[in-house]
Amino acid sequence: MLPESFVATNFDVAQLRTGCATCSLRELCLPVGLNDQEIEVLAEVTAHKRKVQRGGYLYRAGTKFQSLYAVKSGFLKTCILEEDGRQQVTGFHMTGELLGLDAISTELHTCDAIALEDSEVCEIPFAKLERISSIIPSLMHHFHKIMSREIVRDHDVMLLLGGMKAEERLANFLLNMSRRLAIRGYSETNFNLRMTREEIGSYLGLKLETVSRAFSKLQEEAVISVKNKHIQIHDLQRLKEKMGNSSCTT
Amino acid sequence: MLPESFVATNFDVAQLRTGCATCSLRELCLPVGLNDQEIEVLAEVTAHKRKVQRGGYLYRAGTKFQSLYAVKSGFLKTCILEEDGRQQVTGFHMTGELLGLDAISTELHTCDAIALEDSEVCEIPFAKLERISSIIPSLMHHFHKIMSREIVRDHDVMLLLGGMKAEERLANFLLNMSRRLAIRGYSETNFNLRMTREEIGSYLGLKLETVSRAFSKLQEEAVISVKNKHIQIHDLQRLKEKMGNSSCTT
DNA sequence: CGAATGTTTGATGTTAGTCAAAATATGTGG
DNA sequence: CCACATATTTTGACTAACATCAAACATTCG
Repeated sequence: MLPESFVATNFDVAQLRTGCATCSLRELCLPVGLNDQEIEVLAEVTAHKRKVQRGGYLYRAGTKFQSLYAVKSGFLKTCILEEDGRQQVTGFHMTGELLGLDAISTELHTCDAIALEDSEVCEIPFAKLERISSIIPSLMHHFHKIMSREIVRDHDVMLLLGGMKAEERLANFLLNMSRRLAIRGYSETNFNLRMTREEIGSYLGLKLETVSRAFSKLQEEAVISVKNKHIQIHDLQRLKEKMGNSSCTT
Repeated sequence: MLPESFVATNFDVAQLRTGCATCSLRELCLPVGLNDQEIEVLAEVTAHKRKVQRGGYLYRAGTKFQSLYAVKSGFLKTCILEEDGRQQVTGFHMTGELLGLDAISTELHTCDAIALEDSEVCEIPFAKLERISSIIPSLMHHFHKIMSREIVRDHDVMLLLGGMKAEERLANFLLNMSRRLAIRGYSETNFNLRMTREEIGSYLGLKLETVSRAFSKLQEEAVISVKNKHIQIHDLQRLKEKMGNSSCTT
């Protein structure tokens, strides 16, 4: 059976030619809220597509920043390699999401972006995007919203890392995946994870063994089924309850 | 004396006239990289000043977003109040820093902003800022850099919360304070903290007792002196060494 | 001054990390 | 397609780090 994402991974030639206007991600990605004419202008900027094989780098920390990338298909992680050799995952990225926002400030990428499955991205030269933003206020505004949303997301992760227990972190993570998949038209209760336990742990501030144990615990409680990377959520409600009650035990 | 609220709704005529152009924060704040003429335009947007007493709210979570705020003087924290009543500090903010970026995405403030000492801010109506950004590309670009820098900062905190031990977190925190104070012309080795142990702990994902113990440990080792909220750093180098070596022990 | 708030320190408990080994899955070349 | 090598996952036993509880002490502010 084909993995879930293959459905989204295929693009057709017509789409390549017409750009954003006919892209299935139009409602998720940068063009949100633009009218047809504005999208035409935007499409000129995003003409360049790039494929990244599973395990390949979209960009590397320390390299010069020139473009943002919108995920067209596939799945990527961003991570920071620390001096001591360990890497910390700072995010997982699905279709329609924008990568590279962190690099605007220094004009150097601050992290590595690595494909966790064969992926395709639209390259968006940032200088061009800014130029067009001056002309299309709604594009500028939407871009600001996207950056802001990234900040909110990071705050949510900070909350998670700062105060939650292992099981709560994992519940959060699973529900986050579930919601994002649902938005993209996939099942919210039945999906394949693209990352290893170690990568999940790195993202959640846990060791891989702890992640594994938390999975096992949720499975014992019949909230989810775990079969290696395949997750089935049996009781969405109960999973949600596990999410928020960090110190409600007192 | 006039009530605070009266002062806050009125603007200082002299200040209005000179605006950003003569503000001592010109090199730290939004006007970075603008020429005199551009600053004139920007100043029209930032005319409105507001004072916030110690303990007072600049804005509250859930209220409508209309303006960003640049800290003109004082010191604030931003924090999220969770359902269970506990609050998590998401940031501490010094002069020249911009608050409210997280609210752009939903047009609602996602956190409370509370003054930790009597503070003054410049109100920057966001719609006006965007309008002017269209006209002044360098302003738009600088604003993007500021948002991006916020994302990088959050990633740094995620790294800290995800992988570091208590003492490392505190060393990071102190050096961060030190650096930011130094940029503003204050001593980098000798300063007063404005927040409680509990607030530090909340920000660092630690309990206040753990923060206190970490302070004591650093003091025993003669790296710093702690006298209540006053910090003196004796050995900046050694403090820096404590910062980065999370799992180098192996 | 006295009450309230904040800080330090000690004793004990809990959680997640570490180390280790077995089990399972994935990928490769024949 | 199989067999092997490699990578990933699970589970158990033990340990380290931090949280919790508690009490004493210090500071702040009306």
